[in-house]
Amino acid sequence: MTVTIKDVAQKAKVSTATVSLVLHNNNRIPDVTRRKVLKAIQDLDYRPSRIARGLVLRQTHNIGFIVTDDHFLKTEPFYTHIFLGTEFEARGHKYYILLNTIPSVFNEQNCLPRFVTEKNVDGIIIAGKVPAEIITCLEPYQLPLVFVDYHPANGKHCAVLIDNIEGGKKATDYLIDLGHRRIAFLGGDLDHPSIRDRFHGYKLALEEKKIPLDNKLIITSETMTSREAGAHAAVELLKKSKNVTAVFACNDAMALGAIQLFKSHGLRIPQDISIIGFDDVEAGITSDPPLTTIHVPKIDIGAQTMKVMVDILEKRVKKSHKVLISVELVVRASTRKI
Amino acid sequence: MTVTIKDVAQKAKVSTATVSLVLHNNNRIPDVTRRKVLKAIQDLDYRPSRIARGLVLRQTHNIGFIVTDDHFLKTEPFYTHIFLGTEFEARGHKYYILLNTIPSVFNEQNCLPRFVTEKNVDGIIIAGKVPAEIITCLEPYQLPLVFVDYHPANGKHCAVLIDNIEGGKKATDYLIDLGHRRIAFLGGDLDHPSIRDRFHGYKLALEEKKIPLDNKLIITSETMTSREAGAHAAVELLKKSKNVTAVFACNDAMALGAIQLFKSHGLRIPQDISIIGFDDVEAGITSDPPLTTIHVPKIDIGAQTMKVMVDILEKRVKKSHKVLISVELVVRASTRKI
DNA sequence: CTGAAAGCGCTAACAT
DNA sequence: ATGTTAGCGCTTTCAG
Repeated sequence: MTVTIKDVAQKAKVSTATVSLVLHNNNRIPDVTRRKVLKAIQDLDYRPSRIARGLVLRQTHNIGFIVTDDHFLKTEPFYTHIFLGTEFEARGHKYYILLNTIPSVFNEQNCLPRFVTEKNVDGIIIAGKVPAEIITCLEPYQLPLVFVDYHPANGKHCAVLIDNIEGGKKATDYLIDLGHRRIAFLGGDLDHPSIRDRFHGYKLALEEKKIPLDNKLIITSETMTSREAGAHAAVELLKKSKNVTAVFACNDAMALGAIQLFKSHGLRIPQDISIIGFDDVEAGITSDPPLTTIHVPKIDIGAQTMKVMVDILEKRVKKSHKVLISVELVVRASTRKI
Repeated sequence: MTVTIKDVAQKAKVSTATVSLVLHNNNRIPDVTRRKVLKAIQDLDYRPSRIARGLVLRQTHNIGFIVTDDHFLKTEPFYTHIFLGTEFEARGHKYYILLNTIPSVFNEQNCLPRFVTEKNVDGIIIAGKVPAEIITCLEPYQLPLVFVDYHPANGKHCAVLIDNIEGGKKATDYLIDLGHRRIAFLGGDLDHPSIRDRFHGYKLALEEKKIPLDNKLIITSETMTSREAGAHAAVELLKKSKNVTAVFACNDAMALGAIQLFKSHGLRIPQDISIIGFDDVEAGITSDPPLTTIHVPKIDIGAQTMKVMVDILEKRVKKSHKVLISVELVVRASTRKI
């Protein structure tokens, strides 16, 4: 059978309490005893059981990670990378991550992941936009929450956020610097704070350069931000406006979809139309042409998020702490000077 | 505080044993009692604690997922998708997955993931090639193991495997059907069973069509199977052999790397050279040209793997059970008839 | 400085 | 049919 603290105690001829004490070397156990115990531990290759310890300490060393299923699947692997980032960071802090996707529309039935009802996590990371109701459902459990790439309107929660306004502005600035004036914005779901902020950055840049906003250049009727939505938005744009020279798509998926559609209409990228995305997703590297975009450090964001969580758990908290992640322009081949 | 089984018992005026019994409705508790208990449970919104239950039942309802860090990071998100597949399937079976990457070279120090030493998993899924030593380290823990996309030479473990031979053959057959005769193979790490099998499929196809094997067309000197390795293998190929018309790269990453390199040498794909990959990775959809490849159903593979694990855990085992996943040709634009 | 013992929340004999 | 009780492996007062 598996070796327990009792076995160690017996072998070292001390009580289990003593073993436990040296394990958490808070108390100054005399060196002789400590050495005896340590030796027994080593000889037996004893490892404390996380489960048993969890029961008495009421902590699991698990962190829940919640994301809606469509975010995790239908779009580019953006949240997957954030997840991986939390995972890597977690390892260094002796935590494990429990992933749980939830439906993107609220569902009374199985509103909450099992890991919360079963008290199997010490805290929860919420990635991307989630139904507001779930946050309400979560409330009574008193678990530390940290949001990433989204946070609910009342700003009272911890969150690590991308600087989407800066990103939107950088993208648009770059297009303007390239000489473009008729710059379209392809977006979807303006309820989403990220999209809204990217759009805001776009408007800021135009305003700063005194370029008037033109509604014909702004397509925000999509509800998704998928590749398909990008293609669809692109046809809308082509219908509404003839003389676009550049487009800023609110994310790479839409940019890629738009590129595909433009090409199928005989437009060359970037000769006929420049296009810039946002996120810096893998597919943008090998697309034709490779996509100019705003790089978002996804792994790093995940790591930061986990760090905030650990800070909370270990009471080094600044309550409702926020972290803003800044983003960089990555120039590839889908944009050109005119 | 959190509501426990005692609270329920008290409220229903029964003992905790009775509550536990109705919870696992094995015994036929009279309906009156059962209803009383159920009502108390509902009123109190009681949920059993996984931790406490785990302690007595000696099961965690966690499954460990081990993969080497370079598999998980440096290559295309192949194992990420397999991981996701296990995750989705796990949810349906009330399990959670604990992910743990390990170094790809054996490391005496922290040989084993914490989740095994701390007894925090009921079984382990091992994805991709791992150092043989880790399997030895794992042995004493007596945990059910299931391998996915790799398995150690002695065939005594459960495994779900891709039909790489079939895939390699399908890829090569297709190239041959297109009229190609001088077909190169770009590979790396022939120690890896998957690569070896794909190569085997390649040879099988040639043999069947009586096309002699030409060593000048076979590049297997790479140790990695990354995009960079693909580019590097491509220059080797160009050095060794002038009149190649098609290449079968052992995976998409290498194919994509090779394409990039060929293009930089002024070769057009597929006009000058046809290329086919293996895996069907996202980036292949938007690459230039979109990549013809062998589709591997990654999510599904993950799900199958988890199913095998559950079968083992619930004793519906066929010991050392194997599952072979078959693969399909996906024709896109990187190959042409000659 | 160390050991005895209570208890974390739950399950499963064993009694009644 | 239901309750009593002894653990599961660990931590932590509280005595000694």
